[in-house]
Amino acid sequence: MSETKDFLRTIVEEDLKAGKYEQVHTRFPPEPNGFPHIGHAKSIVLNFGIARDYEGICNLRMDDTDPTKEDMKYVEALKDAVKWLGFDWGEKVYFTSDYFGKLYDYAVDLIKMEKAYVDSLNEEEIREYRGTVTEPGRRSKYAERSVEENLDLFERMKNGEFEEGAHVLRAKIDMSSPNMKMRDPLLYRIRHASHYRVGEGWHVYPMYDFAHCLSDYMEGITHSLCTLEFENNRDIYDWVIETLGLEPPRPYQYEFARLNMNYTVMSKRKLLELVEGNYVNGWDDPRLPTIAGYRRRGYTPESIVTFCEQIGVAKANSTVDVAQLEFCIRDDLNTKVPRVMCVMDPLKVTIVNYEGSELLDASYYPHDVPKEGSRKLPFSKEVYIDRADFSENPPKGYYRLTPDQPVRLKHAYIIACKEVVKDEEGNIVEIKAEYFPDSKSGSDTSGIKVRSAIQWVEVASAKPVEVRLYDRLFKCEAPEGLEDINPDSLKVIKNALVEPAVVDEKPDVRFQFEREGYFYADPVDYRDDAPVFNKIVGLKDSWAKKEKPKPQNKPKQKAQKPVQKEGEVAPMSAEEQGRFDRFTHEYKLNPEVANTLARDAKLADFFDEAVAVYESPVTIANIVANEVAREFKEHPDDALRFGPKEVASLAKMLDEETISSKIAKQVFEEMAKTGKSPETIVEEKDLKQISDPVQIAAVIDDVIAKNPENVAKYKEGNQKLFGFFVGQVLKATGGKANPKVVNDLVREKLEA
RNA sequence: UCGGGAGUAGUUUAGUUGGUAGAACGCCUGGCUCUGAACCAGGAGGUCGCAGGUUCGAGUCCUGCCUCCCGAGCCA
Repeated sequence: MSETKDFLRTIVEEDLKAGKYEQVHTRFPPEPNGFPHIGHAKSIVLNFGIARDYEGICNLRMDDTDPTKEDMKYVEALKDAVKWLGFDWGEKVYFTSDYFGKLYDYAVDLIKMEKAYVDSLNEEEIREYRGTVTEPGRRSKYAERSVEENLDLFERMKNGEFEEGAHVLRAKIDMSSPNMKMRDPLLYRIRHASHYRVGEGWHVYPMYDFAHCLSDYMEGITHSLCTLEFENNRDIYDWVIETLGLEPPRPYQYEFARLNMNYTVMSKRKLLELVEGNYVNGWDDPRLPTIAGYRRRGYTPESIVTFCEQIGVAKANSTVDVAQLEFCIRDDLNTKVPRVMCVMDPLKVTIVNYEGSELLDASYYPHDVPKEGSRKLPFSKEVYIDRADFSENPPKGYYRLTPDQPVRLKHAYIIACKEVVKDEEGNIVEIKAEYFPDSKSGSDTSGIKVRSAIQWVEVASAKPVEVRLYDRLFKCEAPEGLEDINPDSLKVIKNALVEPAVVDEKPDVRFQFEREGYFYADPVDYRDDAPVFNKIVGLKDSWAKKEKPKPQNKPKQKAQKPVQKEGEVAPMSAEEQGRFDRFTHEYKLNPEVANTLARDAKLADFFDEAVAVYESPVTIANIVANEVAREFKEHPDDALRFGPKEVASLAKMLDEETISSKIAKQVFEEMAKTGKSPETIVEEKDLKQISDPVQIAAVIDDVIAKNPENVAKYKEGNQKLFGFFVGQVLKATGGKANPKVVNDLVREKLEA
């Protein structure tokens, strides 16, 4: 269960609590027309996760209504992805194509209800007739066809009697709807194509908007979760279900933001471009954000699931930092995989004072990982260390081997550099070193303190391996296209050297190569005689950060107030202006409130009527412009359960200080809900204001006594806590205490 | 231009009758360490898109505005 509830889980929980459904039923409905990526993972984790959290069901459904795009290989890839992530779709995989028969029957029903018609306009005409976002469309003359004719035409469409494009079936909704999607949306189109599953039988195929809602309904889906771009389609979703008069319970659609991540691309088109242009090596290239790519790279399903849970679900478009994903995989692997040593860029070290050889005990796990396991590490006179771990002229703060600074060979001895051997060109080719016999790991009595312990391999026993170092596929955060590809996204090291246990013992398929990162035995290319390891992710490296400080984010010029353009406010009509003048002059209303009232005839009338009952224009105006306005807004179609008269008496109580403004809001809400008069509500709930200082003081004393830390903090200068105390006192009195009195007394007592 | 959505630390987000703006990642310090990792402790970082209004008190309520996303496929 995720730590904080997202808005969808909140909805599910409320629906369940309200008894709207017996059990939650979600679905993950991809179209099998491409390889799933981490964005799909978000949807999978969401849908299956909700089912799991609320003991419901989640279907896996292939939304395969376009015969020209879909393929069985994608179905398999999708199934693999879901399974790999650890979710179970139960008995069977669902296919929209299994519903073609039923869907057809529903379409016939719609025709019989005169809610659908066969349109014979061509594609261009349909577009033209649809209008634009600002102009209404107009209906095709074919919309007037009789039910019989429509039925006949539709059946013949199905039977393949017409050319593609000759006719379509459309819903008869509203060609002037402000929502373009509702301008008689297409329900069926003719396609003389072979469907990858159902074959040749059909010549008409349902559109998404018709098939999806009905598939959801037929499967008993309760919450149909999709991405934001379908917001406009929700109206059709509801229209189809309502028009068909389907028996409840019915599904409802909710939308959430799809996943975006920096330094990568997620769109099908761009991914395809990368694969087909051979910028990467296939759909499972470890640099790709595809499930297959992450899998091949060595990411664990657990880390992906955790990531999806961490980023949450909301409706704001956003781009997640890939660092969050990297954290998840490091965090997961840290407690799971054995540590071994690998030297990427070997530099020979000869330990001049060491003779013979020995096998050293070396644990696979560091002290803080509660796992057992170790191997024998061969050690002798000649070893390799990484070039980066020796420096002849070390920068400040360098911890590793230098001519003056000894270093420990991890699990072995401390060595000190005695001589640097170079070739004619001055390149370092070998280090001659001495070791300290009493510094052996585990029984060190040398007393020598070193800053660092570095990885190494013994020359005689080291095994060559290929290591593939993967970096971000794109060099910028928001890549647009191929031009943003990072030329160094893959670096292959053909002859890295690992300690023998890695390939002889094979304690795991994933390792941490100490001080380098996490690596995975490539599932495709790895062979015993030619091992290949993929870099999953590097270790955090604060030294590298210090060494190569990023190109300083330009001297942040404190984003000097982005002077916001003020938009134009619509001018008032003569009538509105007249009201405005009357309100400001006659009633002395504040111009802001007068403006709100004047521009809304309903509010203005309401206000006038209330003032006629009780002449306190300012108080009434405030209530009308704020509270009443909200009621109108929230219930645009319903009649209000209260009228100007009630508002007038509420204003009266406020003016006479019978109740506080805080309580007035409460009374108003109750009034709006039940229609009772304010007097009755105040009477029934005993909401009269408490202004007696003695009574209030007692409450304050109590609050102060109960919150000594906050009192101290306040006295130290945390002014913001003042509101806390006032709030506590008000809470204790059920909101009835006179806030002005409370404020004065709290200040007095706290300052005392 | 019309309709629908969305704006809270660098990033992703929580914020439930208006009452101390929290978390995770990232960043910075320090400690510990036979991984410059992990771990532990601490810190910086927020004009809650902007401007008004209501209120003793607004991220939360009201009004106006700004910015971004989606929408005129016989794709999904």
